[in-house]
Amino acid sequence: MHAKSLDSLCIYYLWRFKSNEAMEYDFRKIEKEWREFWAENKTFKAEDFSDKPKYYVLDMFPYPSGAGLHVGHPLGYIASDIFARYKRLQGYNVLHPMGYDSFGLPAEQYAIQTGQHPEKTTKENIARYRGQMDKIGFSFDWDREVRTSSPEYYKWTQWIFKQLFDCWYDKDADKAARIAELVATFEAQGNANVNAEHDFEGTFTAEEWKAMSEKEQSSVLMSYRLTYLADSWVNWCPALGTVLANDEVVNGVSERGGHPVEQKLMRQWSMRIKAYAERLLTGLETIDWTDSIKDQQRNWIGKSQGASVRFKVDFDSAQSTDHEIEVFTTRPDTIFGVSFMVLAPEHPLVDQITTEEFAADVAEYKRQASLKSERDRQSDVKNITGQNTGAFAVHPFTGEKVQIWIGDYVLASYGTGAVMAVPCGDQRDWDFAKHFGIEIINIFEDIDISEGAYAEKDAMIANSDFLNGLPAKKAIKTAIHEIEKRGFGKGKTQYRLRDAVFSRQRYWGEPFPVYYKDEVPHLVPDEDLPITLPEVDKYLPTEDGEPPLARADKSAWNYQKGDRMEFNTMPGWAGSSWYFLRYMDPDNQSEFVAKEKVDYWQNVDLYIGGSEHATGHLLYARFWTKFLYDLGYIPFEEPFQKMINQGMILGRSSIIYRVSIDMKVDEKRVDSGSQLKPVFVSLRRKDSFTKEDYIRYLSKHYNDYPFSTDMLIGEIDFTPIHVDISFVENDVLDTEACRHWRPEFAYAIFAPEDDGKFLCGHEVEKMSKSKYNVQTPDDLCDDFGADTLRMYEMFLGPLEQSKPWDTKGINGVHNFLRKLWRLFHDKNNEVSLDEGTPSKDALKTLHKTIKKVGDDLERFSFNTGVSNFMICVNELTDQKCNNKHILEQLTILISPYAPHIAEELWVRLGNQAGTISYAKFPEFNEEHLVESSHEYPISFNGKMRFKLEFPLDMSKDQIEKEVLANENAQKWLEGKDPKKVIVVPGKIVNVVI
RNA sequence: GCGGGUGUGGUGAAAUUGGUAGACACGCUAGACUUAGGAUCUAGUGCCGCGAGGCGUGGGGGUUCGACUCCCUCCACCCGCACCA
Repeated sequence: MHAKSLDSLCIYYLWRFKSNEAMEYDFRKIEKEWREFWAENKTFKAEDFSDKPKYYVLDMFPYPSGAGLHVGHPLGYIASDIFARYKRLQGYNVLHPMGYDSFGLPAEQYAIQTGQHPEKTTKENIARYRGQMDKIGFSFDWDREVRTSSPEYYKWTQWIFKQLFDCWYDKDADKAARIAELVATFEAQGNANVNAEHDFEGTFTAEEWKAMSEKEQSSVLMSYRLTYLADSWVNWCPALGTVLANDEVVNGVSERGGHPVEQKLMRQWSMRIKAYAERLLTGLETIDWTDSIKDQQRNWIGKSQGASVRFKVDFDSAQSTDHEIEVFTTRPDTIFGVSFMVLAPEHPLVDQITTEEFAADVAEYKRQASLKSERDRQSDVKNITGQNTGAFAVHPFTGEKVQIWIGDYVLASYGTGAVMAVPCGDQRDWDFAKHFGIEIINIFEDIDISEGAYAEKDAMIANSDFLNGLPAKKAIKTAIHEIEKRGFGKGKTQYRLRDAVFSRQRYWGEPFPVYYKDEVPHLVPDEDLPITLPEVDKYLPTEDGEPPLARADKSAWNYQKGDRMEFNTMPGWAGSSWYFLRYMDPDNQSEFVAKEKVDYWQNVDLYIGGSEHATGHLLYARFWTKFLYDLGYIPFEEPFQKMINQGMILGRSSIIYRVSIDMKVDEKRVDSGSQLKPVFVSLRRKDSFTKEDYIRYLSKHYNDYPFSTDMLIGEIDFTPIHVDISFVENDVLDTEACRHWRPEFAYAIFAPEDDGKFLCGHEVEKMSKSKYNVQTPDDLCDDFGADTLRMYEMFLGPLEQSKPWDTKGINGVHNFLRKLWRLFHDKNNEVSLDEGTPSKDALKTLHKTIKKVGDDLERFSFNTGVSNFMICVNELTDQKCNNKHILEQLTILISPYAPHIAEELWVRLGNQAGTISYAKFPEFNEEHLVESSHEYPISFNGKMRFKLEFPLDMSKDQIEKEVLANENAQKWLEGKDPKKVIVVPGKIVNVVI
């Protein structure tokens, strides 16, 4: 419109005014008014206690980044909002909150670059997010908003940390218990009979315990606490200056930024999540998540069952004696197939058992292995390396001596860092044995292992003493039984899940409620929480490599006991592991959540978010939930009962094609083709575009220069170039806008289609700034309205599927809402309703829609819901229906999807403002759909040929007779007798010829 | 390699228990009303064929009166895991 003259503007508005177009469905006015109404009246405030049943709908809360929301973010929020509104209509007391996961790296990186406090940028970003979300008309109860970075919130994150510190895992009771209980046990009987998840080595008596100093006792207890300080191998990312959790490292580089990660031994806080491995696994069976996410978690936890077996190191061969190598195996049934042992190069026994003869080689191998990064070791799988130690182990059953090797295919960090090698049953062992010429013993009956190992569990065991003739499954049990009986091992379950590192060397995160006295950590008492973030001069590590918090003066902290505070901060997942609980009671000053409130609200009924948090947030939140359950603070063990993972919305980039060909021209004029005005060719002309065409276009724009095809060298090629999608509509490029966009297009020559339009190609890819394909919801809200955006995002396809964003269809949805509006209004945009009895047809349309839309909501099929509304409005328009009863019901039905227009129409129908959100969801009455006859599709050999209408109460025989008598049927029978006629009453007739 | 998912017109898709494949929408074609349009209405639009008709849900096979739907097998793409003993 900006390009139009003043004159034309006047005519434009005159026309709009005259035709009343401007007054029709004025979404800008309607949506603004209703949003204000909802905010003022707190329409969506959830009551903490109610006679109504509760329903908790939660979205994964966003990290408020500087880029704002793009159209992919609201997809899940819209779906959950529709569902929340639906549940309100069904009479539920709905908890539907929103907040911000506002601690995190990007704000801190920005702070480092600009010196601005991350709190400032975080607040600005939150304001932007809030503004964007408000535009879409979500029914959030904003009074419950939480921000993980606010001290009122992280006070309780710190408090939960303290509870974890104050607990240990009692394996007998299979739950967390207070440390005081453990101390009492130690005082009474030492640690010998304590069955705990721990990493304390050795035993002590009650007397020995009592004799320990406070520092010694503290150190022992650390090995039992559910969060503990320990020197552990961590993923250190030098570029980010911090450690990362396993789930934050992907293929050996950091998930954020892709920086290299190395292993480093550091004193860090860790979470003893291992204690919950089994419950995290079994709990999956009680929740309604996708198999994909459950499998990812199962995989991450990595349970394997088998036996741990101790092999004695042979007395004569080893340098020192009395050593045992403990291995874990899932196939104890193959123990007679062991022909060597392999230790990880880092295994602590390596140096002690290596013979003099091999010492130099072993040292060299270890050195080389240590140089390889985790990543190299992972990618270099095919290259078989290893080194004999010269030592031998004694086979516990046969007493035979087997060689002990080291090899980097054995991981120090899994199991015991040592394996018993069974080359006949394990391909890696087989490869290793072949490569180094070690004996391969076959212990399977009638199995050929000359070409490779046999890893299946369906063979009979042979050559194995007491296991002979047993199938694998039985043999495993028998072997474990025998191993335990003879006392050199026992059945064991091993988990791949590691304890989670909980310290980050960053500024913008929760401070620990911990201070140190003589390097012994102490907890800050509850009454002094929260420990707030101190001010620092820079957000960088100190010169000594201490975390940024070490820059803070003692006086800058709001707590000053001991020698110093903890300088690390908590990781991003700390705050997000329990935020769903705080929404229930966001302002509570004395508890993280009141017991009565969590007893009422219980866990999240429906959780919607991306699947990318499968092994991070979703696992940690389950862990903390189980822990809080163990302590009796909350009444459930799983935080998120049902989860839906929305698909990613991909961008649709627009691409134009630049002619690329070398050209020889007069040096005075231009040196090469690249300095000529670029020529862009419309999509459909691309394939037929010739050198002559190119020359023609050039000549037209350089009147005075004699171009000819002789100057062209080689063949014409096209370079695809991304253009900003804001200049493109329905793949047609606004070439003038494009010229003004960037200098390189200013003098471009565009070769359009025959109709003068310039068509772009397109590419479906992730939305990104550099591809000029980012769509923000803001523009669409302004242009079409929030209701259109909401319905369109749903209309795009199934929620779980990832799909390209394409605004082409948005007009269709917008027009649908206009059509809906017209049902209620006459030509002058006055409300016009028939208050009489609805027609049979209208009732049928309505109830068909009630049924379908209701079913669609129940199975989260939001896209078909929109289609059904369209069908309904199309039918009612055809029927010229403006019946008040029908339209009122339809308005309620559509209100979860398009709440603004529904509110407006609701009032126009004569109802009280704001009451539609708590109206009653229309009840389906089958009576209106009852038909007396059915139009039967008549098929021949399964192919539908024509239709015939018969009464529904007509008998099968009668229908068969009628069908065969029909002249149309005679044609298809071609005079033959049908072999069989299938009549399915109310469905179909199939004639078999 | 293992696990999960997807595959249907020019496009996004629908088909809920095996029963009319392509609803709904975009786009496109023709027309009406208009004539500076993000408007409305009518008709058409899976492919091949003038037509009768034939073909058609990634490919091949099977079960069935009847298969997008169930079974076997192969292929392509996406996601996750990957020396886990």
